[in-house]
Amino acid sequence: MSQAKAVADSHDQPAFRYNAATAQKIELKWQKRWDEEGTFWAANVDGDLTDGKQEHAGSKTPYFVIDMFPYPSGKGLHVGHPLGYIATDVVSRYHRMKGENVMHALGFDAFGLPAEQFAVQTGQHPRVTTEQNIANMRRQLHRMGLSFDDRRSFATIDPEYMRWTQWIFSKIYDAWYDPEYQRADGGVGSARPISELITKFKSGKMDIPGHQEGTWDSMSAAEQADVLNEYRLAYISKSPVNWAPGLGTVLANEEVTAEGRSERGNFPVFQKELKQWSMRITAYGHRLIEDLDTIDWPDKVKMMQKNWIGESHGASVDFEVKTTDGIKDMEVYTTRPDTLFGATFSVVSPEHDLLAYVPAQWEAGIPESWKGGFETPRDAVKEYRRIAESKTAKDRVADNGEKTGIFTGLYATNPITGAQLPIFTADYVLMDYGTGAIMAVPGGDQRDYDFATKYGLPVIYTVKPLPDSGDDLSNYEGSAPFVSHDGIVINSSVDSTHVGGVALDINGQRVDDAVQTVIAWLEEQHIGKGTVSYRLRDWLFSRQRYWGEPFPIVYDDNDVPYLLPDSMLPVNLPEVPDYSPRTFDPEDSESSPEAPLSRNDDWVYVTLDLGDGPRRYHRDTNTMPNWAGSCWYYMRYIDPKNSKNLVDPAEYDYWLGPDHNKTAGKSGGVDLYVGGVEHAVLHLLYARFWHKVLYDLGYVSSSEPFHKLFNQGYIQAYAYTDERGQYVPAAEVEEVPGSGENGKEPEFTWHGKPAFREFGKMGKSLKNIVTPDDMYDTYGADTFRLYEMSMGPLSESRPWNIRNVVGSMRFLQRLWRNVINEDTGEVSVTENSPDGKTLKVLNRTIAEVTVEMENMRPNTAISKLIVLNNHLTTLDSVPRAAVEPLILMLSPIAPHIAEELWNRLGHDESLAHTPWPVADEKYLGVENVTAVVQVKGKVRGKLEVSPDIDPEELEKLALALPAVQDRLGGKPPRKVIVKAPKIVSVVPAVK
RNA sequence: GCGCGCGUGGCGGAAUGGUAGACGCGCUAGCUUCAGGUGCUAGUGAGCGCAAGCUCGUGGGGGUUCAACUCCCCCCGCGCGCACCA
Repeated sequence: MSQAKAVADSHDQPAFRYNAATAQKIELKWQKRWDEEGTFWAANVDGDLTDGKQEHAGSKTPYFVIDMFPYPSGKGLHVGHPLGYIATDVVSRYHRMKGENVMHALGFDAFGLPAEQFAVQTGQHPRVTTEQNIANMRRQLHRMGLSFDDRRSFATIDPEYMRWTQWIFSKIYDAWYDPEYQRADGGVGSARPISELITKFKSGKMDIPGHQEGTWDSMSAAEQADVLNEYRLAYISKSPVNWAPGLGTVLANEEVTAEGRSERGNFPVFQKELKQWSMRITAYGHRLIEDLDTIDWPDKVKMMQKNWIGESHGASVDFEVKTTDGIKDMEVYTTRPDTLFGATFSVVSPEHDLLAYVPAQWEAGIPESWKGGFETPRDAVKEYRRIAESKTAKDRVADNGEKTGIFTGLYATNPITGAQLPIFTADYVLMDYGTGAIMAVPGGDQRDYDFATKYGLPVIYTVKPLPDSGDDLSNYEGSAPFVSHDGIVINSSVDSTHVGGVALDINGQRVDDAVQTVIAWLEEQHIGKGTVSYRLRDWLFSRQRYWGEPFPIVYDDNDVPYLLPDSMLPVNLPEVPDYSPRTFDPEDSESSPEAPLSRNDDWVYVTLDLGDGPRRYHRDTNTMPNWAGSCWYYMRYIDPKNSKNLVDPAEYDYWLGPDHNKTAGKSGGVDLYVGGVEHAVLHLLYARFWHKVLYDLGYVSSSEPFHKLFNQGYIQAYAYTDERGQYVPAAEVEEVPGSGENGKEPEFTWHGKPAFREFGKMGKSLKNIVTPDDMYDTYGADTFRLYEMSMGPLSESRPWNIRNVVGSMRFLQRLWRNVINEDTGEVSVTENSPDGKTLKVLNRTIAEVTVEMENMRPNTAISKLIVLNNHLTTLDSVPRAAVEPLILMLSPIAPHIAEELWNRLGHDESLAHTPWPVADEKYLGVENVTAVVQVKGKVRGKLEVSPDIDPEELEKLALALPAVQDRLGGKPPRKVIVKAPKIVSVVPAVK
């Protein structure tokens, strides 16, 4: 029998010892009681979810703490999954004891690919398998004693939930972004109802793009729809999208890896021109960055969002290009307009429109390297485009640094110098960033420099290092560009013959000032303007899957889209003969998506009265991505059954509104949101975007969804292989005794044969899975919870080591023994007052543990509770007044044993709402402290002194110590630093 | 390449300028036990020493300070994110 097992085994032990069997009994008992009594119900201000047993919600401070929406996988949980759930449960229980009204609930994110695939494999409807998975997950989590308000649970697949997901879509669809709108919060720019835009078109306050002024009413429905589509926040895009034939669906940029493959399934992704739903998240790019300052998130996640959004400030500049078809404008985007004088050529992306005007013949004298061996520019460009098109987006980056390109035969006029710049096409310029065209400044940009070097293009430096930098332009000339912003502008004035000339290189002007100067000049000349660019692309929002939310959109026979009215929601999924996606050869870029929803004509074709009498329509057959449901679930916990509103506004204000408590501040939102860092730019960006739209449209009162975000680490695990490299069951591997000592690697055996340890994830194929159920059987839920919380800081990843669990079990056993006589089962505490030492330890522990709990450091809280418990163990009899606060402080972490002991100590009520202990100040100011005496920073003596000892007195005592005298060698000290009553630091005289 | 984070006993980790290694695992010895295990008591960074004690010690090197795991600079190693974004 393994040691670990023996601790928990009831065999041959005192009759009333705390062991796995006892734990099992009391855990099930308390879980039942909590359920029956609604112990963890959160009280709404009004309506059905006010909680009759508690004080009215309005009199309590709300505290909203949730985990990231779990996905009910068919595989069940292992011990790594619930780490975050246990952490939020500890926080929830702690806040309840502080007298707060705690919102803690869990729903299920149940649409999505794995559920659909699992259903296809098992031949069952995804709803059936998904609901089974949810039931299993609920069981596993319930057995852990998590303090959720179960009345508030739901799944994204519930028709009532889906109704509101579709409702939000319809509000986003029916809105546009007015960049000039003055918001009530003082900001500028807001989502507004599309009706306001139509009013502006009708009244002539805004021009109708591509149409005559004041002609709105005379335009056809299709024409109007096309115009509005360009403004709607949810719109039909007709641009290249990520198509993964192997998955049979299109994907958002965020779901495509840097290698140009699908995050799920790792299939190749191709750019394909398709009509798809998009969300205009780019309209919110600036606010999504700016408002990061108002929320309490890890810097790392903020940085990842900032990088993903990629806001850059620069200028667009118009270049004229002479073609056989007349003069064409080529707009370039640059972040360094100050280097306009250094532009010696131009590059357009292979997809750029300008390439339609490539001349038929090379001019005389074009270098061979520019031609790429082609007879005509048209052949060269055609072939270059063909190759570029065949590369996936990230193949282009693959050869990292080595730039290819071809001369187009075209020239652009530098608007500031009048110089003729040869235009190249090269795939290092991307069509979907900026304008797809750049002015190349080899003197100031590494990529342009590389390109210029390869094709023999001139290099002009327009910036030189600052005089006091110790750097000089000669260090760069002929070998590198000078890319720094810290520099003085040079070589940047035009001769007087050029119209509207401007000089940037005067008065030692520096780069940042020159940028402003040149932007002002460009705007004055109407040849450019200051602009902002984003790396962020609009969010591709449709998928060709069965298991997702249908769009509340129908089309008439002319394919004009119509939004279904709220009264027609939800649009439920139809039964289809086959709900599996149509997948293709993963490499088949010529294939096109086919939506499973299109397989049921009865569902697709409908006759509806949308206000102008019954007409025939066909439904949109796409479904929404998995992210849709998880974009807004947190607010539904507040009001899960509301059929009139997304969430009742008054309840929203109470739970999530700005300033709803001291934690959330002005941004409002969830007080604590715990989850893995993997959602940093997916879920968390999408949810913030939706939230801001709902905020702009007045449906929610807080500007951010999640005020504080905490990323928990991952639980990792050892896996073992045998000599052939096959995985062997980790549970059966033993460590060779003494092998891991003196710095040597430990050795392992599996059934007597050598085994080799590796470190990584927990997984079936690695044969190292430990499930929560294993833990309940062997130790009980409390030991499991305690162990996970004591392993180390919550934010760090660490290895699961089953061997160590026994320590947590022993702590609970000792606590139990301090209260219960193991042989008789009687309560054994004394009613006598604790002695002075015990009071000191107790009150110091209360003070310290409170701080640890506030800062989410359960690991150090636990170690301090153990110290207190170990102290109580040394006493002849354990005073009630000392052990009761200990039980209360342990209860958030190990709630079942705490409830049981609390109950046996004579309390009838659950301790869940019992006030958290408060330290008595008078025992914190201890009567004696240890003063440390240092000589040259090394501890040489200790003194027991009064805490309010006079510093001079302390100094005298310290200097009198023999160990100090010895080191002073009879000379007076050079310096003595006294920080009474803790430290005396003596500096001896120099020899 | 750029950005961020991390590096402490045999192991998980504690200490954010003031007694390095709290607490736990493991290990050693003793008690309990027919025995193993459990439980209990004590010890456990390394080196020297019978001991008192001394010396060394937080990836490496340098600096600031009376005092550095902690702050600053350089280097090494590991992890994460971004990566032709003009």
